[in-house]
Amino acid sequence: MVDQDCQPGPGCTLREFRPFATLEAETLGALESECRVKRFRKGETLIREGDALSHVGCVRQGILKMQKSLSDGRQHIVGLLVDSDVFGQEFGALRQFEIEAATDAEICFFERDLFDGLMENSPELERAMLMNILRELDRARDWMIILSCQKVTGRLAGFFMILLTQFAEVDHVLQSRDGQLEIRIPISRTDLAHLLGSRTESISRALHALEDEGLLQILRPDLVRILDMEALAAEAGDAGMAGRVRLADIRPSEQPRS
Amino acid sequence: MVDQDCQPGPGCTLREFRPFATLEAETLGALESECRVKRFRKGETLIREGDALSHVGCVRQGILKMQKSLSDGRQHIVGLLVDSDVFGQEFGALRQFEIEAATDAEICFFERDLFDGLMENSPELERAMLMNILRELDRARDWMIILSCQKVTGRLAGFFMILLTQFAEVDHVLQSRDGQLEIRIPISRTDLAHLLGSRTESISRALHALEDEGLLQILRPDLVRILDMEALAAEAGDAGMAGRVRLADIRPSEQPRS
DNA sequence: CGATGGTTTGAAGAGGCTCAAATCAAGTGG
DNA sequence: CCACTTGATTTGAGCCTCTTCAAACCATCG
Repeated sequence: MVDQDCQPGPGCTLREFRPFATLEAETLGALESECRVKRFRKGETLIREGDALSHVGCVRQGILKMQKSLSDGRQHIVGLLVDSDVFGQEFGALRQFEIEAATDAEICFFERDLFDGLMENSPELERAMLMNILRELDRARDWMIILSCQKVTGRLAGFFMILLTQFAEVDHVLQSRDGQLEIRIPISRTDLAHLLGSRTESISRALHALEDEGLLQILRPDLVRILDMEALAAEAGDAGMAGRVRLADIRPSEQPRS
Repeated sequence: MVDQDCQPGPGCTLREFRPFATLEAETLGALESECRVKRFRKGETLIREGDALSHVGCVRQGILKMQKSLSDGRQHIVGLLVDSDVFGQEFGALRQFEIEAATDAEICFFERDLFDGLMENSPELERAMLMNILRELDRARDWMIILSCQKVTGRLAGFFMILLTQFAEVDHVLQSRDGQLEIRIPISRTDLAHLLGSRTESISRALHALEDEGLLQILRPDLVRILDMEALAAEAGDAGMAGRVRLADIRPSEQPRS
């Protein structure tokens, strides 16, 4: 998957990415000079289940999905990787997942050996990786909680609440327009179904049910406007998520509605 | 929760617990001399959501549940803590959960300040904590995967597969008798329902459905004999779990059937 | 023996899955 | 520019499962 056609990274300034922001210059320089940027189109597979992990990756742009294929053909998504997330550095590496691009994506790769070597000598890098893992653990539990809703509308509402609380800086997922919040649903209905443990048809019906109840408005299949955040949080079972939405972090829409 | 009535640990030999097995003598000694053992009865709360984490805990015996209470009164269990699991050392500590004893349990506590101080000076301890977190992440994803089954029988089968693959050393959950595998279900139906995103009634029905299909035999409400592991794995969606069951690790039953 | 907490069973209804078909948007090639 | 293909989303109808509410059952403990 990750091979010769990676470009040495001329535009690969790592400083702006959260995990690398606090690194000392020496380690940062070594990483920057050795990184390879590669682009993937939506649907392309980055890492197959069971592949040897020869590289460590960092998401520069786009959204990746970590998924598991079950023996009966079902697939389940166990997590999304977004801006600044690092993957492939699974130390003990017990479980393995397939990693696939959910949207067009731009990834920065490092040779695993190089990366491990740098980590040996840089407590900052090691600490950054620890933080990365903790963030993943937190997210995994968030997914678990929304999966605990038995109604699909609740799970979908929970998905939106997660986007609202954690995806403020990601791509153009969140935008505010006329003071109202809009969400660009960044993944397909199929992926959403795999993520929420349901079917595309049920997802579609649930979305329209939320619209009928007046919690949101469907502007396009992949774009919704939030009308009643409180009710949305309540539908999801809340757990104190509504309060964590930071409107200030969300940039006003730049693009015309089209 | 954790206060004066903790006993200094005369029987607190930490070496036998996985996370501490590789520690250098100095750190181990410091931990052993400062640890406090406390017992909890089934249902007691160890840490309330939002409590300040003044102590780090390590499970010596029993099973704890990490749970989240939702605004509509529902509860959901996001993980179980068993033998040798460490909790309360949530570095960045973003999300908080309530921790409650699912069975009678024996916990070993350390002052948080002491623990953090030791970790500063002991890369081995830090590494052990990293491994602890990776294990938790792995488990969280396992739970996610079994939650993705839409039928309760599938989720229950998945729960059994997790017990079979990961709980070999825990308490007396797994036993072999006459060459056949028996599982002591270590948590109540209510907890099982909270864990699998269902209701106690559905859990009960699903268990009996598995018996009717001949996959297992219910010996007591909390004790089942596995009759067809292949079929059980298939029911759970497999994902290669059946192969990971290590019969060799499971001790023969010592106690009479009663 | 009567209380109590956990488990099981029963019946009715809501909700989600399945399969099938309609709709829609975006490309492609003539 | 239009017809046609392609892929994704939506809608519809019937069936199956799970939830809900209620009651029965069962073991344990005063």
